[in-house]
Amino acid sequence: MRMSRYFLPILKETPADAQIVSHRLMLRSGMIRQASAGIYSWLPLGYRVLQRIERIVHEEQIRVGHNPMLMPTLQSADLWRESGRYDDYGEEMLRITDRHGRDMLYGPTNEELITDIVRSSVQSYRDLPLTLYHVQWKFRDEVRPRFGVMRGREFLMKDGYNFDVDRESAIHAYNRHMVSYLRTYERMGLKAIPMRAETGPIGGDHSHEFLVLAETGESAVFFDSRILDLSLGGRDVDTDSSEDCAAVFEAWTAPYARTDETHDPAKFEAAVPEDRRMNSRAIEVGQIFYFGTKYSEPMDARVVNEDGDRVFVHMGSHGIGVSRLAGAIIEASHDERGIVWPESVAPFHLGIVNLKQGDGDTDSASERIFARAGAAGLDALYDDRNERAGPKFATMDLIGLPWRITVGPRCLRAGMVELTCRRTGETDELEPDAAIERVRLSCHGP
RNA sequence: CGGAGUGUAGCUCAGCAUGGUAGAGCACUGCCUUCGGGAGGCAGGGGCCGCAGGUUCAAAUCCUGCCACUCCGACCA
Repeated sequence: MRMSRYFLPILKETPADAQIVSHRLMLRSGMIRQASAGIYSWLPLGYRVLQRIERIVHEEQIRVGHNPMLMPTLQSADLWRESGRYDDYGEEMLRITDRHGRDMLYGPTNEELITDIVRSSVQSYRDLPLTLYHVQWKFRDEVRPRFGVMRGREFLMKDGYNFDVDRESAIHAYNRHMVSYLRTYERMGLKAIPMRAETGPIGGDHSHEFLVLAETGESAVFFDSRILDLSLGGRDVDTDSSEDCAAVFEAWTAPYARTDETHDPAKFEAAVPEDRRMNSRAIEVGQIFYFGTKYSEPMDARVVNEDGDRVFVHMGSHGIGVSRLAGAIIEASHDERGIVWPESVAPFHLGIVNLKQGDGDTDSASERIFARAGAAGLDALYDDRNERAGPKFATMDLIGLPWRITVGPRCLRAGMVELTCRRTGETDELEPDAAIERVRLSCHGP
């Protein structure tokens, strides 16, 4: 993409309304624009990030055998009356009446809709276990939206639902989700800690939230520092094996880790030596639930089991805040100059800065690098504006692309360009093809 | 939902106490100089001063109502 043709409305000054760093940087870098309280437009740069996050979420869901689909944003109130939540959910649910006077709602979640789909299509335990999910916009009419996309009213969420014949199978689904979520967050460069959670309006008796440590987080968290040492890394977990998933669950839930909602100071002190007791703020980026037959009973979702009995299906639901993750990643990865994107979610892999736009040599060298980068499978943002060096560097730093290739007359005389790593600031002089190859290796591997 | 604020150019803000031709910086347009970390000069363009009433010869400014947005708290898969 050529910057001269890209819509990148960056701001030099910080908008007055933005309180936290991710909100400020998303506005300044032209990723988002507020449409109304808690509702945002995603501008081209932000949309790229959102799509890359969403794609990782999909890949990790599909990897463990879950079925992608898409449910509507608007739902009929009837299903919610059936489950009893139409009255229970409260003011957070945006209720709408259509032209025929029918009660509708903008979905805050999809347990009812998915249960309705499954109960009419699945009659036998032979069709289970089954996990369906989608990534769709949700609306929750928060009393007080704030912090940009971190607590918006309209937000993009991946929500998934598992259906199992009994509790044992559903617990496997629960543990499998924990494995899958841990890997999802790790791919985004985040250290997300599972913490025992309250179940809230979703209900159920078994739930963990995933929290990313950040000063500006809305939750207070208490944990054993040992949990920070855990990492899936390249470990190959067989997610079809309930033993393998349970082992991961055990490993990640053994160290004490709770939010202020479930924190038990006495237990904390008894279980964790003082030098490992940590407390911090954190951002919730996902949650998993097992809630048994909470929805299948009122909605009469049953299957015939091996013994020929009609039994209520056991269910769980699982969510990842896709749009919130864009903010959370920035909270976890930025410096005084701007965003520092992890390669996996960066809007472009690299930026190309032509320091002397209009000069035949730097223009042709920059164009050639831009073309080569594309051929190497890299998304590059080529700053071909007729600007001075200062604004060009400042823009690249602000939008936080992992790599920058600087093409200037000084180095070019020796046939070299500069390759700069956004995270470390390290700069090397290399031949153009070598610079591209290094970026390609870093982003795509050998 | 309680409490506190703010709405003036695309952005950040001044002007409002004491009513009298709507301002600055950045951004934008043109020309010139500059050219490896947010340059400088000159000349321009851009506003229903959130909306609606009221007071007044005269309202961005005073009064009333409404709307929007923000902050603190409560709330929050």
